[in-house]
Amino acid sequence: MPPLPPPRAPRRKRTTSKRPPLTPDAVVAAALDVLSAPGFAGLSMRDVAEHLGVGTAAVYAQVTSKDELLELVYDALVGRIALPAPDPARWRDQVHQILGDLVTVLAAYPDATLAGFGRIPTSANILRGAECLCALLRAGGISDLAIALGLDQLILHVQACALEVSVYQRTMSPEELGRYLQEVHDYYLALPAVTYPVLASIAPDMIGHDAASRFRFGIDAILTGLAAGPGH
Amino acid sequence: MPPLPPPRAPRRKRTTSKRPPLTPDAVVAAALDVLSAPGFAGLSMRDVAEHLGVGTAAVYAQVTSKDELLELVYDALVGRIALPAPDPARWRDQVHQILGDLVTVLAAYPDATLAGFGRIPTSANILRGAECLCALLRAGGISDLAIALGLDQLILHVQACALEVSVYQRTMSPEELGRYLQEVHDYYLALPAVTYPVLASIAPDMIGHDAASRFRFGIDAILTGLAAGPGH
DNA sequence: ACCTGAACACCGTTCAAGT
DNA sequence: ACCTGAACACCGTTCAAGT
Repeated sequence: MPPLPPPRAPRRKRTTSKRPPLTPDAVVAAALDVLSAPGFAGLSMRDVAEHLGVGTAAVYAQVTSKDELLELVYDALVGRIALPAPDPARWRDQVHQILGDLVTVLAAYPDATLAGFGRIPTSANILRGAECLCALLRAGGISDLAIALGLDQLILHVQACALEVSVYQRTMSPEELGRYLQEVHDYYLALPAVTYPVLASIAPDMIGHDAASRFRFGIDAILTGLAAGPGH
Repeated sequence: MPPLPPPRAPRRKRTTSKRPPLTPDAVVAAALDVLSAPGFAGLSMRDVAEHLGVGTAAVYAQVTSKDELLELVYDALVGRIALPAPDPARWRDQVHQILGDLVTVLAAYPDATLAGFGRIPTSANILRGAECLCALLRAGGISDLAIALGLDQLILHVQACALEVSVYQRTMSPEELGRYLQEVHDYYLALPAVTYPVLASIAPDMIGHDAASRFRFGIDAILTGLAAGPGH
């Protein structure tokens, strides 16, 4: 027979009381936690469930598949990046800022980045981001047709760069990366000029540009091309 | 007691004679076969082994990991694309040709495409392809520095487009894709102009451009940007 | 209604043991 | 030397059954 609680003593809620029901947002938050864990290698639905203290099947009551979860994660990630008010005088820098932030965020979550391919965004955060980017391009004098065609290409490019950076970050330390790049550079320098004349001759120009500055250069090239308009 | 073979009768080689030893090339060929099978969804080392009629562990005697195998597959795929002799009068079309072929090939093998991120190529076919591409860019009057910085960006862009196309190809039929794009277009057209003024206003410009023409536009933009040189 | 346990049909990779 | 069998430690997803 359990003792009755003393009169007027505050009755603690049973900590084993029914947990609040799961929600898709809670699942997304758990996925972000799991993906941010140091040394992670790919999201697993089981890990998400464990993080929530719940059976795996319970997760499937909130999201229909891992792929859908990763799409939601992608949207949440875009929600983290700051969207500036377009300033025609600084539009180009603003584009670099916003896309640079996007690369940084996506590079930390390659699984989510992968889920972004082949899906045209309709979720709130991504739409807001796209609107901002379009406004910046228009502020830069780029034609509506070039924006309509180029928006997609710009995002694809960002995603590709994010995947590239993510591989570097996951598979090697900054020192290892430096050594690797040095090795590759030496290899290109030593290429036989008979079979690879151009490749060998541009090798000296390859050194000294990190991923960030090559990315900046790539985005700049696309922006210049968009400004030139469709039909070269 | 088995009967002796009749005198002078040709002795058939036992069909169960020792198979020729496995080679990395044989493994790559098997991987390409498996990946080309209709309705495939991701390469598995077990499938490769089965295709070779061999235990799974035997594959690991030829390639150290699935990732290495996919890198070899990538190189083999690049070996399939035709490399034109650079003609300064047609360099731009030649670049479109070669990169268009690359997208087509890679889109059919997304697993291999993924293995291309974060790895600077040193294999024969890819080096040959890179040399050709560099020669074309130089024939187009693009500076060595812009080539050194832009080559990487161009390839990343191609890989991103290939991934995009691969998702469309794998998850829907051409008719389904058409319907999907129509739906998305309608969705963008109906976007509230208060929150998404630019996005809503460019929606009409979004229709009527398939992945191939958007890709061509993107590559064109990059080429124009590279020709403008580094430092916008 | 919401969740658990357990299963189904897979993975990449390794390793002792065979021939 | 080259390969097999079998295991280890995982996956995404489903579904009957519990509360």
